[in-house]
Amino acid sequence: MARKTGSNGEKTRAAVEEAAIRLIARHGFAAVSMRQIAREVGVQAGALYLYTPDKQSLLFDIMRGHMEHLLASWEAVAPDPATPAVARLERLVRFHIDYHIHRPEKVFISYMELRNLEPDNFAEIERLRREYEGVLEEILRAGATDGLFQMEDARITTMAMIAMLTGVSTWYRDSGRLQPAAIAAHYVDMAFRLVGGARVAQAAE
Amino acid sequence: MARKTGSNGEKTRAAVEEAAIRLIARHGFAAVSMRQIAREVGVQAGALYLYTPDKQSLLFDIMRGHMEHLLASWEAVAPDPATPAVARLERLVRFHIDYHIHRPEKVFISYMELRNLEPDNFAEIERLRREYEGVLEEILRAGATDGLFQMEDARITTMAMIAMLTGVSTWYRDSGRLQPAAIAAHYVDMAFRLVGGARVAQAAE
DNA sequence: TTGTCAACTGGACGCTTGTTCAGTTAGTCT
DNA sequence: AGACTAACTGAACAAGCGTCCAGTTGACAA
Repeated sequence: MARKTGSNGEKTRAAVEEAAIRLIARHGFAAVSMRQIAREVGVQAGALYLYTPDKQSLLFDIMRGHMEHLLASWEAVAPDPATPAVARLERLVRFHIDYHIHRPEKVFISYMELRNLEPDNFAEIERLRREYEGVLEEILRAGATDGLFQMEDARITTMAMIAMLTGVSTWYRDSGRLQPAAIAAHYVDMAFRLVGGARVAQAAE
Repeated sequence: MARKTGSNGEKTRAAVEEAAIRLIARHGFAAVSMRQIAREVGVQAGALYLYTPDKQSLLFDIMRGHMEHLLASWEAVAPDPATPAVARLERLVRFHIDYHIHRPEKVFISYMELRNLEPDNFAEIERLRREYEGVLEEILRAGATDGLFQMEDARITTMAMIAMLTGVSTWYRDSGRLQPAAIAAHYVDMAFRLVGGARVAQAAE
């Protein structure tokens, strides 16, 4: 046997990425072999090298893709910078919760597998991560400057809030007690508590 | 060569655990080999099996030890259950931050390597983790019942607070801007904000 | 219908993996 | 001094690893 009937490069490429994401999220990058990924796709291990130069790139591409898509998605819904910090924070929190709830595997990988990245790749992902943290920190500082928020330390509040928000992906289950919208509402409430800011009256979701 | 001069079982046992913790925290369980650990200890790979039945037990013992020590340490400093929830929460937050700042590697391992545990071992660690979460949740619910705290959802607030507090170990560095005591104070402040509770006047640390 | 190329196989490469074990040496007890 | 045991070596085991590549087959254009 060689080429399969009805085979198509783009389909296989997508299948490889999906299989890699699922397996790495479940077992961890180092614990997953190229042969396992290939078996999941329904192909021999050698065929994977038509789509990735090596195993490391497979991981890096997943993580970079995730971070870049996260940032681009935020850009697409981010309010004008002139918007009051209160509204911008609410938007960011809703965006973050929604995004993380719907991509648990990629989120998981992107912060569990950092140490399996080679130095250059690690630096790139860290840069993207810091860029995203910067978005939140800028909003918090702007709100503090305008007297909308009262925080003791903007940097620590940023780190605490990121950890709090991202944590949703560790416990959220589709079959759980609460719907995503309700969860987002709770996190918005908690985010405003953290910054000591009053939420302006707004249409409930 | 065989037995080394001045060799001693208990010393080697401790060295094996330390090396395992350091290496697993740095590279991940699956990425670390028994030979690497042995090299770090200054011994051949076979010698490790005098101290652990297999690689899996090495990981499980580290994680179980960590969780049991965490719970025991809390028991040792936990206030009487009759104490008002405000004081109990402050004590728990200070304890948690202090504990996590001083054991970054074990903390890291204990929630990064869950998926590398075999099912039975995983269940045991999960049980201990839930027991610890239960400590916080009980305090929050007690505070809500007594009208000291105002939360929309005690369960979500518990998860959010755990994530927020544990996150300290991802960014804390000994050489950082803030001292552990100052960091703990900030987290205490943020914890009280999250539960909507006023902190009673108390001696600053 | 033939030729070209994309898609894939199957087997091989040298290495590393976790684990076992017979043998060897250092410390300790009598 | 001799016996015993704790501590460890060094080599071996089968299995699996990431990666490569010559060869084979299906799809499609000329």
